[in-house]
Amino acid sequence: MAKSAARLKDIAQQTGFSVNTVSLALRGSPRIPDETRRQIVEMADKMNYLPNQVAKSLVMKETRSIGLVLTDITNPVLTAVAQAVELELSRLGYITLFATSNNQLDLERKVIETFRQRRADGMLIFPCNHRQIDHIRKLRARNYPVVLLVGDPDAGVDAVCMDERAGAFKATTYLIDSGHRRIALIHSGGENGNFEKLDGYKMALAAAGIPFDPDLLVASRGHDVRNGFGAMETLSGRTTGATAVFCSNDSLALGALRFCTVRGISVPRDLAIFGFDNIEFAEHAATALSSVNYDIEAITGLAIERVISLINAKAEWPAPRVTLVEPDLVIRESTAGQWRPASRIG
Amino acid sequence: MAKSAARLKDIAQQTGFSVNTVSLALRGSPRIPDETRRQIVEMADKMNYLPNQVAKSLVMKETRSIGLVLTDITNPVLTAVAQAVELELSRLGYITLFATSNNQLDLERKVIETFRQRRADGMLIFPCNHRQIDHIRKLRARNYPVVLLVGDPDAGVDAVCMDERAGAFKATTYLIDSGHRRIALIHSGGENGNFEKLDGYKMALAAAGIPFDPDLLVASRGHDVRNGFGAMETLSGRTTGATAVFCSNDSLALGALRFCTVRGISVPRDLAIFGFDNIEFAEHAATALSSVNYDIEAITGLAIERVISLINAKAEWPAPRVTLVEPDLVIRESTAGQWRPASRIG
DNA sequence: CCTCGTAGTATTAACGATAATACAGCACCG
DNA sequence: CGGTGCTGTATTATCGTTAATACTACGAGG
Repeated sequence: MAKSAARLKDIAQQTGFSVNTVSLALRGSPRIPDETRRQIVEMADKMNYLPNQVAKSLVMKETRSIGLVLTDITNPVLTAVAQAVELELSRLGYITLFATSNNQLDLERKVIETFRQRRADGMLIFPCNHRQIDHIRKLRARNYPVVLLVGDPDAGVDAVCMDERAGAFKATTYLIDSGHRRIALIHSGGENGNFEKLDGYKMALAAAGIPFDPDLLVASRGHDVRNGFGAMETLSGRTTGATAVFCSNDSLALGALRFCTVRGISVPRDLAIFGFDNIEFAEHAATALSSVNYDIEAITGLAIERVISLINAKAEWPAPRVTLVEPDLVIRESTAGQWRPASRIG
Repeated sequence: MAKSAARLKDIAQQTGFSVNTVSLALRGSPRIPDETRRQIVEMADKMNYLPNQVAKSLVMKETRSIGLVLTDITNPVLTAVAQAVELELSRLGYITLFATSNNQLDLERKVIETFRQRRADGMLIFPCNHRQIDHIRKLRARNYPVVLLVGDPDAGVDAVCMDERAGAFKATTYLIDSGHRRIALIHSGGENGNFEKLDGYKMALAAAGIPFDPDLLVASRGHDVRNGFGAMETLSGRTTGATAVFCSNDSLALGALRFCTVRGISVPRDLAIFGFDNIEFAEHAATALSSVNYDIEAITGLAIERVISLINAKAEWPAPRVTLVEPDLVIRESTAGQWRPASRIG
């Protein structure tokens, strides 16, 4: 903290008015006549006065800060979310407190506690596990404004999130409609109990009367480019006859694409690849990647709106509401054209 | 802010001790006997007490928060910096306040002011312009702990940053040593007065006795993949005989690489490409990219160390110190092999 | 037996702001 | 001419914590 910032008291002493008069003048109270205000404002400028937000927060019982808990900020989607949230909140006069849980439940608990200690007015949370959110439910029970950015409809906590099931369904259906019958799924969500994308994939197959083949399912160890490469390697080692691969995120898809480049598998001729999230690099990959678009602006916008409405809810505390945003597909080169039986991999 | 959090006063009332006794007990003062402490701690747990950091900050005159001003969090380097800073600061018991200046000087001023109002104990700043930092100098003059993450040695403000000149020198020299004589530079830093990389490039040429050719210099409009593609297009439209391209960041290099892919220019056979920053996607590009490594851990670690030492400096306020971290090269496929006169572009 | 130190606890004063209330002085009105 | 209301300002309380100081009881020492 700066050693010796000017306080209201200092301005009061210099101008000869009382602290309260100075405070009122600077806040534009109509009870202070223009001449008095002029003197005070002038002195405040001269002394480089900046109100102490800490003191203000204490008496006003609001910090105008909102905590954002991310699992991992290097994930391009979360980076973009962080950016969008910070931008919108600063527009609304809030500061954003960031913390990353690094996908560890105990760390998540700790950062939430830290935010609570700092009296963040509300929180936006990407829980590291959809199924273990008791500590978050407890927050809500104590009337703390919380909005999840990934959530179950039956979580009992407000949430605004992408309808991953619908996204996976749409993408898989698109591949089916393009003539594919043997569609692999490279999936990373398993460990945290995220089966929405798998569900959507299965539903699309079922809707088209295609039986689900476990051989076409590859569980990647993590969710970055390297894991995508490895998963694609695993897949190509099986005899599956896959003509398309749907990846549960774009980094995995880029890894799969790179594997194809290295092995001379032509995309989309030999293999179509569909990603998820539509990150910036998807568009600019060696072969531009088709992807399920994560509409970050829409989701963060709604989540912020919700958390602020909870903050402003005085007496009547509304029932939790889960908003699902249905994603659109972005079709690019990696899934171009109708697929006709020709070459296959594996 | 949560509607009804337990306060010291509430614990005091429940246990029958005074507020001060409760405070001392919870902070582990030796003056409180074990039995008293036990009762108080028990009650605190039962009431789910969490100290109010706002009140604490007010009286302790420190918020244990540090502001980080970034130009643009979607820049992968800055994302990684944000992550590293947040991680290290949280380890040290600080919270990180983020804000982005979006490369606008007035916004930068505004967010710095916001941090000052919130009494951040110190700030780490990526200034949007190396040359216009008067407002930051003024901060330091008021004994506010600030450390720049990009800086001039003569800025008069503490800074810890990558030696971009040395990095550019090293990369260009590497290309020269690989046999290249016609080395283009795709450069984005111009508008903000960042000429370090250009300088390093020119120094390397001069050291090798190669004359600088302005035709080989392409100023990109921005610094993302699209701009790299465009810049490469511009370059290939000139008759320059370039055999290598050094790009002032990896996104530009990825764009250049993509242009080559599209136009059938083989990398590195027809053209070597060297990037800058060594972002994650550089390694996983269609052709793995050689790059100047930005040692984020080292730089953020030193910067944090410095800002904290400034925070703890009581009376003696040390003279500003600029620390330059010399980067290493990461050589990958995109600059593989010695270059022999064969095909050229342009 | 009276002082003195000390252990345990309480009281009071900060921190820097806002909010509620109080109090002059003056104009207006019946 | 006394009350009433307004205008401009000051006083006081409050937010939840820490820090400095004050008190009380008790045991030890001269």
